[in-house]
Amino acid sequence: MAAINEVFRGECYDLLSDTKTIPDNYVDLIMTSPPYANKRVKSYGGIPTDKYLNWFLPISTQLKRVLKEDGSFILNIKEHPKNGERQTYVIELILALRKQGWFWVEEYCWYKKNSFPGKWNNRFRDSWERCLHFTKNKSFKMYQDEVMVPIGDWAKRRFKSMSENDYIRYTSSNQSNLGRNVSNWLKRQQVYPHNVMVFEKEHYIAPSNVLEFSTECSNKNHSAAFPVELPTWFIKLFTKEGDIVLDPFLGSGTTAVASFLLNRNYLGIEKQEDYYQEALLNLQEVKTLKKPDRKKKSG
Amino acid sequence: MAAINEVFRGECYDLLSDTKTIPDNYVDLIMTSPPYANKRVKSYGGIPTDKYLNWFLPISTQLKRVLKEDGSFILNIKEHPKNGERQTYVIELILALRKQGWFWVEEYCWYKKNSFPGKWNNRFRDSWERCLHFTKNKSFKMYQDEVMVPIGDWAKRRFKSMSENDYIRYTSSNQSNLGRNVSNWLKRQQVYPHNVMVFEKEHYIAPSNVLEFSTECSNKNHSAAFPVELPTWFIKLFTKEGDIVLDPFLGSGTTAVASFLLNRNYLGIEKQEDYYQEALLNLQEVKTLKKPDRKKKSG
DNA sequence: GTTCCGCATGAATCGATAG
DNA sequence: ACTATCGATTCATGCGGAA
Repeated sequence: MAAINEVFRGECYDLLSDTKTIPDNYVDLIMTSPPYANKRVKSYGGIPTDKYLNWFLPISTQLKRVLKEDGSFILNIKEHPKNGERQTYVIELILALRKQGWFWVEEYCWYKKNSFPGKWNNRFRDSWERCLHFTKNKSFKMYQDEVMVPIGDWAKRRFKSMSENDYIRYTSSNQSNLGRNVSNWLKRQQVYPHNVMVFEKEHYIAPSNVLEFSTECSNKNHSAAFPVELPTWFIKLFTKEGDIVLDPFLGSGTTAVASFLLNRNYLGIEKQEDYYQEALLNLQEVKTLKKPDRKKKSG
Repeated sequence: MAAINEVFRGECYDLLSDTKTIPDNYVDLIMTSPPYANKRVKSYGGIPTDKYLNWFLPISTQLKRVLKEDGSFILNIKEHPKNGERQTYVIELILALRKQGWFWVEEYCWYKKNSFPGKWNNRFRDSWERCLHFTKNKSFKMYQDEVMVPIGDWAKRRFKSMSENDYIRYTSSNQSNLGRNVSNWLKRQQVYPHNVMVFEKEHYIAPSNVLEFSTECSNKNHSAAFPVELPTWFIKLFTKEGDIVLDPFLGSGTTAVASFLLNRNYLGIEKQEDYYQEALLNLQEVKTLKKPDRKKKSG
C-alpha cells in the first residue's frame, strides 16, 4: 500500500524503486539536500566526484517517476573547492538532469549570512548555495501568494537611490497598480515616518530568487543541513495542505518536520541509523508540541 | 606600441588579436560583462544561444594570451529564461573555459537587492548574477585587505539583541579604542541617526562571496550593465595602483571609469558607436572632476 | 530571575607533512 | 607523483556556569 507520513531507513534507490510503496505520480514536492561529493564520508561513504552523476542519475529517474506531473523538485547543493578550483560536478549534473527529461526552471540562491568562517589566500567564505528548481513540465503548481513579503523591505533599499518621480515614471510604464501603490505608500511614509505600517494585501510583493536564511547553529541538539525555514519556504510555494512532500535524503528530518507543521504529508528516506533515529525523534517532538494547539483550535 | 589608457572602437576579437597593441601577459585584470545570448541585438546582433560558445571561445583565447600569469578574469553574466527554463549556455561556457585551460577559482554571487519587483506565473524576479572568477594558474594576486568590511554588519545585526555594555565588552577585549568609539557612536546615532561609523583596521573582516550592490538607477542615458561599485570591488581586490585593467565589452565605460578613479590604467573595447561615444564622455567627465581634487591635495 | 562571560563547534579550506 | 591526515585559521551563535 502507498506510504504516507512515514520515514524509511535504507538505500534511497532501493526504496524509491518500490512502486507499491511509492506509486507513480504520487508526490507533489521533492525537497532535498543530497550528500555532496566527498562530504559526509561517515554516513554516505563520501561519493567520489567522478562517480557522482552515475550515483545520482538512477535516483533522479525514480524521483521523476514518483513526482506528479505538476510537481516540483528542489535540489539544494553546492560544489566545494578542490585544488583551488570549484568542482564542476554540480553544473554537469544540471546538464545531465535536463538530458534525463527534467525541466530546469530556476536556480534560487540561498544566501547564508552566517556562513562558516574562514579566510584564505585565494578565496572568501562561501555564503551561498544553489537551490535548483526542476519540474517535469513547463507548467506546474506555484502558489506565489503564500510567500509574499511586505513591500517595505524592498522600498527601503530602493529609497536611498531613487526619487519618488523615478518610481512613478518607472512603475506607471508597466500598466499596473504597483506604481500608484508605491507612490501612495511613499507619501504616507514621508508624512508619518514613525508609523508602523499595516500592510494590506496589495502592499505585499513577490520575493526574489535570492533567499536569506541563516544556517542553524551548531549548538542545537539536532544539527541539520539546512534550517527549517528553507523547506518551509518551498513547501508553502509549491504545495497546498494535504499534499505530499518527499525528502529522499532526510537527514535529521527537517523537511518532514516542516511538512508536518504546515499540515502537509511527508515521506522521508534516510540511510544512516543515527540520522534516522534523530529524524524520528524530531518528528515526535513537533507532534507532541503541536497537539495542544490543535485542541485549542477545534475545541 | 602597446596601448594604455585607451578605448578602442571595433570588433573585440580583431583588436584583441593585435599583439602589438595588446602584448602577451600585459593586463592584470579583465573585468567584463559580455552581451548575453539573444540580448543587445542592436550592437552585437544578439548572439544566438547555440552559437554563443563558438563566438566566445576565440575571444577568451585572446584574453588568456593578454592576461598576466598572476592576473584574474571576472566574467559577469546571467542566463535568461527561455521557454520557461534557464538557458544552459553559461554553465556550458564554464566547462568550455576550463577545457581551454582556464582555472575556475570561484563563482561570486552579485546580489542585486533593489531589483524592481516583477511577477510571472512560474518565477520570481531575478535578483542575482554570476561573477565567475577565472585565472591562468592556481596562485594569483589577491589583495584582500583592500575590500575588508566592518565586523559583520555589526551595528545593524547586533543592535537589537546586544546592550551597549555588550558592545564595549566585545570590542574592548582586543585592546583598542573601538569600545569607546562605539559607545560614542551609539550616542551619536540617537542624536544624528544618519552618522556613519568609522571602524578601525582591526575590526574589519573579509567579505564573503556574496556581493550586495544595488543596480544603477534609470536616470542615466544608457543603463549600465553593472554599477560602478562592482568593477571597483574587483579592481581593488585583484590589482594595485598602476596596474592595467581591460574590459573587452566596455559598454558605457563603467570599468574604465572605475579603473581611472582608482589610479589604475584602463583599456577598453566597444563595438557600437553610441556606447563608444558615451564611454569617452563618461571618462572625460570623471577626469575633469578628479583633476581639481588632485590640485588641492598637491598644492 | 537576569545579565554577563567563557567556550565549544559547524556540509570550511589550505598548506604542510606523512605514507 | 599520488592520496590521506592534521593543524591553524575563522566568526556567528547558543549553552551553561558565574556574578
